[in-house]
Amino acid sequence: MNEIPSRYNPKETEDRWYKFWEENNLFSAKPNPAKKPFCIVIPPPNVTGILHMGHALNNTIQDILIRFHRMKGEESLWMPGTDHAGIATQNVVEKAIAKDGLKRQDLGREKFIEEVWQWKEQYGSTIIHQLKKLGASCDWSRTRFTMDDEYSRAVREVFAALWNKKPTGLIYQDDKVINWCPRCQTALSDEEAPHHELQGNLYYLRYPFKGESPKGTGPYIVVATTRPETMLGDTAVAVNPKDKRYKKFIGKTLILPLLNREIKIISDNMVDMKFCTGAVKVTPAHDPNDYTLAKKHNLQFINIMHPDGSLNKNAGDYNGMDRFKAREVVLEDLKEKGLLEKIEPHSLSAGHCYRCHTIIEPYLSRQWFVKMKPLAKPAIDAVKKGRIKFHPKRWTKVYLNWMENIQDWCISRQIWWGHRIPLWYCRDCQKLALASVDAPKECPICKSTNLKQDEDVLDTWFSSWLWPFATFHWPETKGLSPRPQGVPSAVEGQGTDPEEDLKYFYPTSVLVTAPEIIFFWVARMIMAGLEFMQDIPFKDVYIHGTVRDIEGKKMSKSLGNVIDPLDIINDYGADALRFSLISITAQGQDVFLSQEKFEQGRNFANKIWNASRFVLMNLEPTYIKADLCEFFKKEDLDIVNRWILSRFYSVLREVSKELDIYKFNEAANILYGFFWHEFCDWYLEIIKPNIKNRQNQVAMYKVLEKFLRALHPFMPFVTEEIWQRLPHDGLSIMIQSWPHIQEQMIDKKLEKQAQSIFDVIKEIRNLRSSIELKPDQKALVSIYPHTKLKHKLIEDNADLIKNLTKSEALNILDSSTRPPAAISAVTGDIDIYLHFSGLLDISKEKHKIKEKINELEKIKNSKEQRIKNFEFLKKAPKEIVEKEKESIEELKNSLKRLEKMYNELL
RNA sequence: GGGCGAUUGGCUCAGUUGGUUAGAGCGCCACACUCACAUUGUGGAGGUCAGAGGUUCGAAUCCUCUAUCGCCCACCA
Repeated sequence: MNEIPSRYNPKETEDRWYKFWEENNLFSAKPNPAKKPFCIVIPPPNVTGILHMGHALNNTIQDILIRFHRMKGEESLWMPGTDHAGIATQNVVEKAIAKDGLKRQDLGREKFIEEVWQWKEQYGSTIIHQLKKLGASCDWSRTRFTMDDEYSRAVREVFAALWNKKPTGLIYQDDKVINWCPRCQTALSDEEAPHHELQGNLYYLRYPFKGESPKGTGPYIVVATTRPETMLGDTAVAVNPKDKRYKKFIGKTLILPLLNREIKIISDNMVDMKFCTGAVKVTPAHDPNDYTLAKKHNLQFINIMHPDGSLNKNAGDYNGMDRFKAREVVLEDLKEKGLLEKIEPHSLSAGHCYRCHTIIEPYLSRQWFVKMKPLAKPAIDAVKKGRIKFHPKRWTKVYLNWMENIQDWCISRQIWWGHRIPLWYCRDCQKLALASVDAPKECPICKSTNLKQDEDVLDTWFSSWLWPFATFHWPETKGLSPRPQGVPSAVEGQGTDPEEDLKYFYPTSVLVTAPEIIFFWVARMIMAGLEFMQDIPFKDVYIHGTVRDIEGKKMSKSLGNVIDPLDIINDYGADALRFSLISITAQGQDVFLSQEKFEQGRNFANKIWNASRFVLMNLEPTYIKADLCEFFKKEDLDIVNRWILSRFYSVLREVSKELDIYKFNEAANILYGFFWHEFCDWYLEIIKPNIKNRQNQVAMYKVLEKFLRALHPFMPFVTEEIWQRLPHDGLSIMIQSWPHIQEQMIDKKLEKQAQSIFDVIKEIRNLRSSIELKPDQKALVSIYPHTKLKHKLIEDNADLIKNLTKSEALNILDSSTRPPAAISAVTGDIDIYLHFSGLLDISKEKHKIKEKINELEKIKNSKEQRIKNFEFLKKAPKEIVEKEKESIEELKNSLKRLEKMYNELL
């Protein structure tokens, strides 16, 4: 066994085992009536995606769940795929062709989309490869893409279903002030335009009355704005009707500076009298509030901007100027005319494009919307009734709050890459917009074939929200829309029956995602599932934290604080990455990362490696062929073996429990502590001298083999590598069963007894260290156990104690007679003496004992206080009171002995 | 303006439904490398659990308030 290197090298193993698993189809799942299904659909990463720490955490959690349930004997499917990510992908490809000096308009729609597909073919599976490096056990044979033909069909199906929904369709077109990204030149939903604080100014502008001096001298009204360039689109000034300052001006006319447009002063309760001057400029086409106001008051809507954010001809002389340039110039011009009263610093929050971070422009345009209220209702109920549970549950409130205040969803995007809106218009009768899954041949009214499809595409999330069922070949499986004759099923030849798949795996078991995705995706999937499948899409939602850098900042390329998971895999291994990430991720808390944190995972992998190496070097395979139970009854095992088995099964029970309630860090840390500090530090060290002993062989092998299985979901590679080297039955550790919890092996009393032996050893070591005994110096130890039971325990394990304390002799005393020339300590009901031949510093020794006495005295006193309290005795549970009493007795006993020791030292 | 989270040894964090003397990793100090592992072992130092009040026999844990930091949502120009 000398060929096993003393350092674990993940590079040598990881890719090899991953390939092995794939080649043996170990990730694939099929409906199996004999088994319980377990299914997770992956949050499909963008095709443009590159694995970052957020992905690493997200997918590690999913992989742990999948591997755990797979081992538990459930038919476990992890459905993978990627998202076409409309805007993001279009941006990437636009950048790529820009290198050749091309714009997408130069290519035309069709050619450009072809270009994107080509890009997708070439680079789109990068992230899939990276997920494989991480060890993700997805059923890759099922990999879906949200633009697959079949998936696209599902999207059209859903659009048509919403369009045709009785009594009134849920899709409508309207002119609204929406979030417009001038860089991406498309509308965005509210969720896609998150607000961020900006340091800006409040500009106070003077609007003169009609017929008065146009200079800033005459009577005027002062309005405040953070976006002064929008004044070019003003069509009114509004005041509160109750506002005494302005009451008399209501209905009067002002002259809009720079453009000299006449605008009226109107009144509305919406205006806050207390804010700024109490008079507000109204820009109906560039502010959602003003839009509402304008509708109510029948004002003119003047759009002053081109789609790229530059001003248009409605802005007069400012035509063609970028919006921010125009801001400067407008201010200058106003200033020059004496119409800029003052500037105040003001922090404001503005929407930002979630793809390119450009400040969005509220922009009046005609878009398609989905009425959300009817969809939200059942989705609210499903969560309120507990059919879907959030973990941690605090997210329930966030979800419900959003759902209960849901706004209609703007689903049209003015880009090319995506699902084109399946609406056709008749150019001839112009009467009709027709929603259809397949392109209609003719107008159902006038029979014209001169039809035209809507130019816009759908929001990417309009396809994502179907993910939990569209990945299972819906709607084909629902028979909603029979496949046209002659069109082969996309799923033929795959060997599974799609209808069975959907029935078997839907609803899926759990969805694992990050908090920022709750509105985008989780909420909408719940709505879509209930609407189109008449059932929830998943039962549990696990929301993990956000990965941040050590300063708490979100990791992002622009901040340059990114730790690349692939670098970590390269330097430390995927197991190390996975383990470290998980062990520091408390349920739902944000994760603060630094490079060093991965050392823990690497060290643990190495520890497992070396412990296993040691086991392998000492294993007699002939001993471990038969099962433990056949050879040994529990009673036949010595205390150490019974202890390690009891501990292992206790740990296994805890780990299973923690995994069931999504406490991954707890589970990981329990396994870590057990292996390192119990199995290695104590167990292996104890059996070392008698390692060839048959029961040691069996127990050591069994515990290691089962431990590897329990650890496998967390660290799949190193566990596989070692398991394969151990004597084993079966192809791979990943399809072994999760170890059965042998409850009969768990014995807490015995664990306590073993612990008292370890305590004795620790005390002896402590005494050794206190007199600076060199490691190779043998010591003489005397022990006085105060009970018969302990006496026997020490007697039975004398060799063990001697070995682990480098003692050459161990006297077990029958009375508490202090041996000459010794230092002493007390642990539980055992006195310990270490013989010492050198010059003993008695005062130091006395001081040490005194300190111990003081410490115990303090605890004893506080406990006695408690026990004297009548209320405590009356109200506390009996077993707590008993425990306290016992504990006091023990403390008293220890104190008595310590005092005796103290007094004996002269 | 609402909502949520955090505040525990030098650092980063655990701590389930309130119940013995509050844990871990890293760091630190001392000692130890032919004997599985220095990516190691043994021993050690270090905390009045942010502050104040309350509930309770009993609070890091439950309640109220305060402070600091962070996140999310919201149409305050």
